[in-house]
Amino acid sequence: MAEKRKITLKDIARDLKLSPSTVSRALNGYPSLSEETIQMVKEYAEKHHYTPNTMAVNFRKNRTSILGMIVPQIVHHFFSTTINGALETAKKHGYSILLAQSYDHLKDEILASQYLLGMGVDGLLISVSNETQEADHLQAFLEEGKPVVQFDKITDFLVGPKLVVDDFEGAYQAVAHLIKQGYRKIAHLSGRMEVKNANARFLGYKKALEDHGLTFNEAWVRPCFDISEQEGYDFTKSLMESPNPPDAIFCITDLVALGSMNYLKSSGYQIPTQVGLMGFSNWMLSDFTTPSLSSVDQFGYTMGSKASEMLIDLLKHQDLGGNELVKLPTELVVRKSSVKG
Amino acid sequence: MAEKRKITLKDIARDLKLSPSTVSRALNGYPSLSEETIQMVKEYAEKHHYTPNTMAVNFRKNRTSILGMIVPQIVHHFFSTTINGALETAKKHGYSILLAQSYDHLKDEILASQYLLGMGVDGLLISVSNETQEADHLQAFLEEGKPVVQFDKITDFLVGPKLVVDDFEGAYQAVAHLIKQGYRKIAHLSGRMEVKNANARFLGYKKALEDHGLTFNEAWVRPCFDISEQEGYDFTKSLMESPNPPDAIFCITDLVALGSMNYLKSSGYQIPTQVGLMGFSNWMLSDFTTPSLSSVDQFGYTMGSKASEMLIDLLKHQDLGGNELVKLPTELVVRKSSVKG
DNA sequence: TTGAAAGCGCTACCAA
DNA sequence: TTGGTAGCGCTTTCAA
Repeated sequence: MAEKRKITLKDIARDLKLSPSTVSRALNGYPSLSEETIQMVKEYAEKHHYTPNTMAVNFRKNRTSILGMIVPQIVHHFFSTTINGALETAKKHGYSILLAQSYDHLKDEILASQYLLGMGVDGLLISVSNETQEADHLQAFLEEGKPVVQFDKITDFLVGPKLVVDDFEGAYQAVAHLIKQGYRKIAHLSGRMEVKNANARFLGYKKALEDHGLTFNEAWVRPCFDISEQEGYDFTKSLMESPNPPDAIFCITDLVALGSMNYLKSSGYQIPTQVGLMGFSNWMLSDFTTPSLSSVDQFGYTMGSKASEMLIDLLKHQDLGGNELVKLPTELVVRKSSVKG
Repeated sequence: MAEKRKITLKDIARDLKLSPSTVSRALNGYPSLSEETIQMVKEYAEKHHYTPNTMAVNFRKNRTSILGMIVPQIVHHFFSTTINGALETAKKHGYSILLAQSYDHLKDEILASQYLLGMGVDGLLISVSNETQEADHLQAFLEEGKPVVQFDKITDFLVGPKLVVDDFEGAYQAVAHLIKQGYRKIAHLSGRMEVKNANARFLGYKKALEDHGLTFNEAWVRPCFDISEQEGYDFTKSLMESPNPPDAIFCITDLVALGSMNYLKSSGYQIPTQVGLMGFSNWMLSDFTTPSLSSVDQFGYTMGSKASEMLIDLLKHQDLGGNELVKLPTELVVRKSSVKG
């Protein structure tokens, strides 16, 4: 491994007959230096391809300019979109991002947190797992003076800024749209009620029914545990085979809606004429199903970007942040599965 | 920001009336230390929640235990899968991964490389952009003694280990399958011929035709530039409207196949009876289209995991690696779009 | 406007 | 088996 030794500040200082401090100041744009010296140093550095030793700078300044980011699953399209947004914004401010996954398990989330903390990240972006009902592992960041910004899936067990889409409003609009299309018996494949955004979507669903004079029917709400395609299939089957089947289904996510769609199609139901269908998340793939799936866009890129911006802002101000909750708007994306025609 | 000062090696040494070196050795499991001392130090460290200062260790050892990883697009399912694999394997060996994207542009790839190099990564995992026809920016890593492992999309402009799926064989099998299903006029929406894996898929397509006694028809090959859905749509339209339309289409990726499928369906062609369709990549979504899309699985997780393993291995042996090319097998995934029935 | 020098926390070399 | 200590490259305080 040839590894030619890189030039250091001291080398420059020696060659230019200056002190290391002067060279450092010249390179970092300090005032109170003669224009002449600055020019000379900069030219020399340029010419000899000087790059500061990041590890030394980090060590000295006691920061890494690295943000940690924990999501349930990278491969989920929504999360890869948030990662994309976070990455771009971080880069713009000179930060990079170290990723970790929780697989929606608290155990893995704790491991990931400890890992990132150990790696010396300056702060954390996290979308908590479905199981997260305590936050000691996140509190550890705060105790080291490292801010934590939560996004999308949040927990109140940790004090800190939180960023979500307006799940209530998004669900409300989705269900209101179904009602406007003439559906009257609207079921909801929900998530776990203790998960905040799942709960908000459920409440938005319920409120939309009430506001439009429809009665809420407990039997039409089926909570998914894993938020899986299989659950979408199974619960839809059970709903449609019940004595009083719904004429539309609002699903907690597009994945669940796909399972639902599969059951409906394979059992000969016409979508959207016999049964209306609506997802949430607006996966890329919702455009390609037959019929195409109406959904609610969560603007993952914006959310990731915004979260990263909030974290960097806290870092700049040496602040851990308060309990502020930022809600981003959603957008109803109407496709064929919910338009009776 | 409360930031209670963390305990250091020196603190332990002072309190235990030992020297810092002894404490360091005890904690890092050096031999030639009395069991007693080791116990005492470990207990004390445990009790006072000592964690080594990563930045200091990195600085001292002149390494970060961080791998850089550059992919064209995180949000592409295949790449998020490779990231997942790389991440898990890296973690297992005590490495983390810093991500960057090239958006398939050389310009961005160069920026990303410089960025990661500046961040002090120990090595690089990269799937190069479609535009990469030189590799000075990657050579820079080698010059600093940092190994570079290429995966999936590779370039010969850089010496170093390369990991690909057997694109030739995957394409060959896909086309052979179409032929076995009775299709005789098989078109290919290819990629840019200067991109290695696109070229290999094209050659596999061609060889399969020849081996089965079908004549290769130049007019049935349409190279996509962006590998986009739109191109799939447009080229399929142009193929089907040509004097001698194909009866099956093998697409360079699933995304292109989706565009193709959209055109075929909207123009009233029956898939698979009138026209057979085959993708490549096996996106999650291929299962959900109507008809479901046959494809070739690339085992992204395995590839990411393997690439990361190769890189870490080089790091362990202080080696930059040679020009070895590892080919991973693909798997034909037969769904409805290619089975006449 | 510039220099001298301490020191961040850790590791590893040389001694004992 | 343990200690002493130099030094990684940089920033920053204090002094000139």
